[in-house]
Amino acid sequence: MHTGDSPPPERLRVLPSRLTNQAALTANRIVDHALGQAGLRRYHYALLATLDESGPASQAALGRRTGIDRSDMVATVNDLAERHLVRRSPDPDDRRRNIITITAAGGEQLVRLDALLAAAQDTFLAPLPDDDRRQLIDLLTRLVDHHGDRTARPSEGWPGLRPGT
Amino acid sequence: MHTGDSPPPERLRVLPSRLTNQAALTANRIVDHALGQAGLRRYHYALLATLDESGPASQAALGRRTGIDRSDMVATVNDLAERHLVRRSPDPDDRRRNIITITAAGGEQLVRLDALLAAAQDTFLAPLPDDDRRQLIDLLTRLVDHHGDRTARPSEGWPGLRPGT
DNA sequence: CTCATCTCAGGCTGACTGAGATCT
DNA sequence: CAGATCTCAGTCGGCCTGAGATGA
Repeated sequence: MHTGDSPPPERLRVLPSRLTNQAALTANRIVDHALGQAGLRRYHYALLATLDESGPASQAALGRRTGIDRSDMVATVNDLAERHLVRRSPDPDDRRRNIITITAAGGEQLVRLDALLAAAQDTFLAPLPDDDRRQLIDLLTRLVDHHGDRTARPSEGWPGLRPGT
Repeated sequence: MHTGDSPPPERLRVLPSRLTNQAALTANRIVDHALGQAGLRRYHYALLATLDESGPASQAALGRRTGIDRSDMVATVNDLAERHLVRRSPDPDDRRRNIITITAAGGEQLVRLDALLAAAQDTFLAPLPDDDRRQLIDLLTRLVDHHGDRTARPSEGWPGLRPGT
């Protein structure tokens, strides 16, 4: 397990996509561990936080806001409804829709999750002073915003170098 | 599809772990698409690049260098061996080991992969000028190095806030 | 009719674990 | 004996698709 030996080759070590991925792996491990202490996962937090901040909404709308797929949204709402952290009720104005509402218990749980998550962020960013943390957030935000639509298809006008180039 | 509406709530939007993860998703999508043009994936590239840079090695050593799990390493070597991009031969000095060697065809394929990958990095980092790219690489490197051991267990001295805190 | 919404039933990949056989 | 190496079998979560039922 001591992976201290044999560092990865330079080509991999400085590859931005790989660095980003490694950092994300670390971040996810830390966050999962933190949220796990409350028996929940990232999807659950994203949903609760979105409900708390933007108010009740349909599953489709929540999916758009959180980036959670419609299919996983069903399961996530199921999970949270079972634990009585959210309520699922039909929309009287549009009977296709479920209105998802955060419950009081959900709100309380969210306070705990926020604390767990804040500690996790701090663990993740431990080696960086505040200035650098801001820098990182800024850079990543610009990247994410630029590649905006997560469902963008890699079809039109995308680089990539054809086999015969 | 048009995910342009309903931005994610602020709490999620600026959460470093989530930003990192979103950026990694984007990066992986771009890289997968690029390597896919050669019919290979990230693990394959990591293995070939490591072999090219550090020379023949056992699967365990390669696993340590690339961060690929022992189990996935078996499959990755199988894939590449089938395509004759690497060779698997027993180590005469330690009969538990397989020595993995990159073939001439593997070396040629790697040249192509490097080109595909360079284009992918550029697509990923498109919104950032060179200075910012360096900044980003620096920051991520510090994060990744700090959390060094990918197999580090979240057991010892780890923050996380107990249920009763 | 078209379109949106919710749901179910899956697929696929990457990360990971357990366990057994073999060897040092 | 302990410990490393390779392999197989299988879990799990995240991301994604297709298709059906209902309703706007």
